[in-house]
Amino acid sequence: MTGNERGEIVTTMNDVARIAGVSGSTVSHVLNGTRAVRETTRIKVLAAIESTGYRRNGLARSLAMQRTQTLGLAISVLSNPYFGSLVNTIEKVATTAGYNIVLADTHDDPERESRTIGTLLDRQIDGLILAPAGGSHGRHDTLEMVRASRTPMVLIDRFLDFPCDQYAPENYEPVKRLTAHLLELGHRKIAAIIGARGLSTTVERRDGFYAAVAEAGVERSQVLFEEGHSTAEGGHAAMARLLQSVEPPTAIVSMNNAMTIGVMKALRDAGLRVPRDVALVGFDDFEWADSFEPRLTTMAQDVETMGAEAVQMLLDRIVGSDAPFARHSIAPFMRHRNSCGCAD
Amino acid sequence: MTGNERGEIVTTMNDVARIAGVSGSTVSHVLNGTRAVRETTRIKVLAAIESTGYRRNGLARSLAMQRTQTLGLAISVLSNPYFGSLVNTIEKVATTAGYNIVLADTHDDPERESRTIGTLLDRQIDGLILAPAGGSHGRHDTLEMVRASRTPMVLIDRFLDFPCDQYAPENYEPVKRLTAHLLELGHRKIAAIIGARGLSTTVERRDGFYAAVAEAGVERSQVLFEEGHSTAEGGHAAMARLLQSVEPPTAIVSMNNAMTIGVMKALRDAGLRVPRDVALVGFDDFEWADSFEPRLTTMAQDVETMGAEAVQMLLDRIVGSDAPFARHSIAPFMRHRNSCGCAD
DNA sequence: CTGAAAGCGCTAACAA
DNA sequence: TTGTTAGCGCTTTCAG
Repeated sequence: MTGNERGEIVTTMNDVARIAGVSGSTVSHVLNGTRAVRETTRIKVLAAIESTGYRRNGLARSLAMQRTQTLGLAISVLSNPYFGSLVNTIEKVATTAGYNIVLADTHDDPERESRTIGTLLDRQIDGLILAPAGGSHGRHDTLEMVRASRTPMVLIDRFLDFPCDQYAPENYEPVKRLTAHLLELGHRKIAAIIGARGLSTTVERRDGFYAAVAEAGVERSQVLFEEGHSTAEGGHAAMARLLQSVEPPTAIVSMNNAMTIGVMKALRDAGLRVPRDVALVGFDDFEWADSFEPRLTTMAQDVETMGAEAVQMLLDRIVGSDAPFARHSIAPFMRHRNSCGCAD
Repeated sequence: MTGNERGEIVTTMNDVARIAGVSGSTVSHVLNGTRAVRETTRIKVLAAIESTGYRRNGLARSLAMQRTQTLGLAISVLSNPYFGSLVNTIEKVATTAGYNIVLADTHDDPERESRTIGTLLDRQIDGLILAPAGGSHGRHDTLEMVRASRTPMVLIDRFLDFPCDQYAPENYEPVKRLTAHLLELGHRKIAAIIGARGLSTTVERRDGFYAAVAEAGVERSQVLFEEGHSTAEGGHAAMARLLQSVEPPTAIVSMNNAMTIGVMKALRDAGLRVPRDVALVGFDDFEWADSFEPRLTTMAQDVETMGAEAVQMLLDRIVGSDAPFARHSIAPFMRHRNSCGCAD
């Protein structure tokens, strides 16, 4: 609904058409460049549009075209430490390809995930990027729902046992390497702070930790672990519990970004210094990690690559790619600094 | 398009109606609860929906209802350090009220802002939350466009001279207070690292800085300032330039989050320690600021409040509030730690 | 308590 | 080169 300078109310393409003295279909074709139009009438149409300030109704367009040029992005905002850069790259690639992003927060809860993705599907998104919620225990109702709607989908951040494209970081090897580093430095009383249950990520990182410990021949009884639920508060509590042990650990592996913050806070609350009193390494990097003390030794994920490639894969599916589904692992890289106890 | 177990293709409400042996309008009313329906026919309809896995087409619904239940959120992802928590609270409030969020990145560029908001309007969003791009030099084409579309809008993060609702942090007083603190500690050779040009934020923070300096009776010649363009790289470069001065500053006020990171990095690159060699205070807080050294003394913005109230205001406008436009200042609070040079 | 039918504003096949 | 017209799938008035 737009008024022009003569006070008329111009709402639709047909209004523009009438003013330009042509048919609605001609206006449509001018706007979309979908068929040849005589230059003089093109001018007339453009003039009418210009003078009325007409904007086309994308809803009607989408309904008619069966295409919305919209991608759904469903992710747990809170539990994803990389939320910002992830959204940033995804938005960038999507925009370049002419797509908009509708955001939805799964809150890492299967029930909310299902509801929220339901509304995305109702909105007729052309494709979906999903960081699946944990805790669904093998039932994939949400994913089945997406499949039933025939909406192209790619999973990010966590692998799931479901036939679709998936992009997630490698976890096992990197954590094993991180842990081995602590072991090589002589630590034996070592602890892992693991993430939320039900995430493939959590399992793989925990397994990497135990693999390193086993290879080093450390007795299982020396090894501790606590659940940090993938949040800063959880990490804080987990570390606090570890400090209650009769023989607290001398080295910690924190399995994600948020928990690492919590762990540091708990350590500081207890008056302990890193790495002097306790060594600490963590999965996920921080932009500021090089500038503040302790400078954390981490495994940095390449979220940018993950996000960009996931969108690209999705766009390919949308235009009809029928390549077999693939799981892509993105390899993190180690940022060796001083929180592990190594000199600068 | 959904297939049921008998292999039929069920697409529309009318398909469901046919299967249930009722009219399309009845199905609609069952789905929306918009008129009384005999219980037995309600059951029939629900059964038909259930058995076919029918989902309604929200696009068609929106077109018919002239309402999309969608809010646009346009913001510069990169230049907003609080992007994550802002999106998080906005999404939360919006979802609770039954709205979805479509995201757009302005890249802090008037031209891109205009394009991107154009597509949001075309999509018939019910309302818009916008962090206006800087550098538009008094021309408000984008805002005029939004107004012409009669789409309710609220501005966040930065005030603009335009008649609409606005929420932004207080800048002048808080920066003045931050600067005064440094002055009280005896610093005279003091420098400000200011943000991107064209932002009201930048101007107000700079003015707060100068006001404090003036009140303390410090000669203007003692005072330095550099532009950090609101980014980490910019802050890094600005600090590096400052260190080239014949007489480098002994205290720094960094005007945002990202620049503070850059400043710290530059200081570290130069082998300088905070606060031993240089005192540093910054606008914007960090979640981890309490756990790493130096622990930054900052002015923490209350983005949560800003986001939540902005959405609420927008929702009010959508349902027709005609209260006069208002500008709301959100007061930051000081986090006094040790980077300013004060003991713990 | 229910159905028929007229839109919502656009696209695209078909005809001219 | 252009116009007519039949949808896209839903909501909602108006009749019954």
